Amino acid sequence: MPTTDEKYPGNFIRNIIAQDVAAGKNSGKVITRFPPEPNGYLHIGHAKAICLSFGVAEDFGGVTNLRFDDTNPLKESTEYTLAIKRDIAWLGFRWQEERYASDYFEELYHLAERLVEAGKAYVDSLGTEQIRAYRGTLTSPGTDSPYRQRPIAENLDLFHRMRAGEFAEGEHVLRLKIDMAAPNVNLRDPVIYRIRHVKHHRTDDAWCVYPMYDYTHCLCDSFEGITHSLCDLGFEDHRPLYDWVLDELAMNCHPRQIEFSRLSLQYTVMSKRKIRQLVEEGWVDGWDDPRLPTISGLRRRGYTPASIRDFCRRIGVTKSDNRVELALLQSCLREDLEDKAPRVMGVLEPLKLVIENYPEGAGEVLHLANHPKQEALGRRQVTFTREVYIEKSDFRETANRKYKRLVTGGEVRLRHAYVVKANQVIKDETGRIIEVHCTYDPDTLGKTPGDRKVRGVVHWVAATHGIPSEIRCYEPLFLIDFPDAEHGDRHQALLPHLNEESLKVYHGFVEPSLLDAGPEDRFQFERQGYFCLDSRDSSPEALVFNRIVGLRDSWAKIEKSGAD
RNA sequence: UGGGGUGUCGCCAAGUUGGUAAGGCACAAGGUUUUGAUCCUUGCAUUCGCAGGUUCGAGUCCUGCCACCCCAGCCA
Repeated sequence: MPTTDEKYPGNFIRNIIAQDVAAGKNSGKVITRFPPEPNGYLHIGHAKAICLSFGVAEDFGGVTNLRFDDTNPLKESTEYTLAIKRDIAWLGFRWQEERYASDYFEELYHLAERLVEAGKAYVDSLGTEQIRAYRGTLTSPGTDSPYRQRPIAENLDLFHRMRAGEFAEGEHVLRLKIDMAAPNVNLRDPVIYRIRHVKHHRTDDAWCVYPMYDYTHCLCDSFEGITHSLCDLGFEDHRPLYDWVLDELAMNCHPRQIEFSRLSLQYTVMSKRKIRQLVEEGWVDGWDDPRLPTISGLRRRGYTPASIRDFCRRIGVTKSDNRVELALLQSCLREDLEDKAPRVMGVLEPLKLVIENYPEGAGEVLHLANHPKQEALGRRQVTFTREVYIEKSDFRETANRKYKRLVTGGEVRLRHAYVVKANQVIKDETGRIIEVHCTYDPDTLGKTPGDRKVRGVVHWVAATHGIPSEIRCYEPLFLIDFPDAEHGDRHQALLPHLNEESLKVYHGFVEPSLLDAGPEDRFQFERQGYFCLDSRDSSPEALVFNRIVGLRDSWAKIEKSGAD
């Protein structure tokens, strides 16, 4: 039974399936499938589809098949199947069967022969251009191909010879014989087989005719006993074709196709073509660039599978166009990590603080809680010394009262340690601040001074103990809200909107406990955000961190409003 | 001039057979706080694309408009 959770919207597909189950359709079974084409990496839009198809099957005690839609050998490769499987598994889903459309090529071919024999399909020998011309337009009907009335025996012979490799690419195609005047252009005798003298990543050179999507997909669904075939709105006008093929072939299993709207997420692009362009033209670091909305990019960035699943549930499933704000995704990550991520301290832009009245060479080992509320996360040791780094932005020579951090002559709490007072600013000849000299109040470790109020708390890292680290912070790849919606030149439309500052690299310091960090570990750098080790570039000798997302920052809002 | 869809708060989204607008995100204002984080409290659609109609009563029914999205690959 589907779980009802107040926090998440139900959705119409789940309702339809619940009704089907209640009505005893398919003996009450639910079998779905996720059918990626192995021609690129999965992105968060696919995650939405994955969560839906796998999730709904699971809710009704059913299963989901993973089926690669590999009918176009020109674009597909094994590299992509591997990446896709890895991403789905990482998201936390397990498929029942791993199938390929190419597994069914023989069966598909025989069924096509039956269609020819039944006079429902014919070999057309028109060229690409002519087929297009004969198709008519959106508002005017098409014209029958001169080959449409070819005798069945001739069609069969030609189709056999197509398979036998007797023809060049483009010489003939097999088309369904439906209705060239159909208002739905998909029904104007769609091509279902074309000749391609290329090797397929699985069937190698066994075939030189390859079936097309509209013919293949519905039959594969049927072969596998799929009960509900969920896909995006783009296939809505293909449903009549989906049903036509299954009906004409009198298939026992006739899955129900249900369409829902694709996800579009703020500040990013959600099409394989565009993501591929960014990758291939080198605008990003690869399919797993942390700025990309690909699953592997999000993974490398540090997003958790749970946060992505949560996001997919929160956005719901409808047929309406949607434009989801990035803030929602970020909120899901913060919510997931708030209770789980150990707190540590790291400084992105170091400013040295010299505590003049603290003994030179001395060091105090502090045993700090890894989490303010989760005792189970344990403790760690951090050493406090005479010289520490704080964040450049946490010091100002002068500031108004709204600024709660360190100001010349003022006091601030060094997180988990002492209260210090800034006495003197040391600058270089260009006027740049080199270091700040302070004095500390020895009586403030673990206690608040009784005679005055210290309003600010800043994080720090001991200068002699800090581990130099590269810290990468990311901003959206695009400057505009929804680049996908931009029109114009198909190729160049995106580029003017690229954010050239989407990656900012800092060379800072982190506390030594981070030396033990593993690739899947995520931390909260206090007052900064959530971070993880970069799985590609980090090494024990040279740590590299990715900022997954910053903490909610109300100070930034105040500052931005110019109120400081 | 065709066909298929969608229109409920800034964003996402509930809204079974008409009965008097859930929730999340964002935002705002307070409180707690050795993270300007978290947490807690409060506020945030007299209105459901628009206009008519039916009805005691309509986001939910009818009619007519309007806006936006998708479709003319031998891609999926």
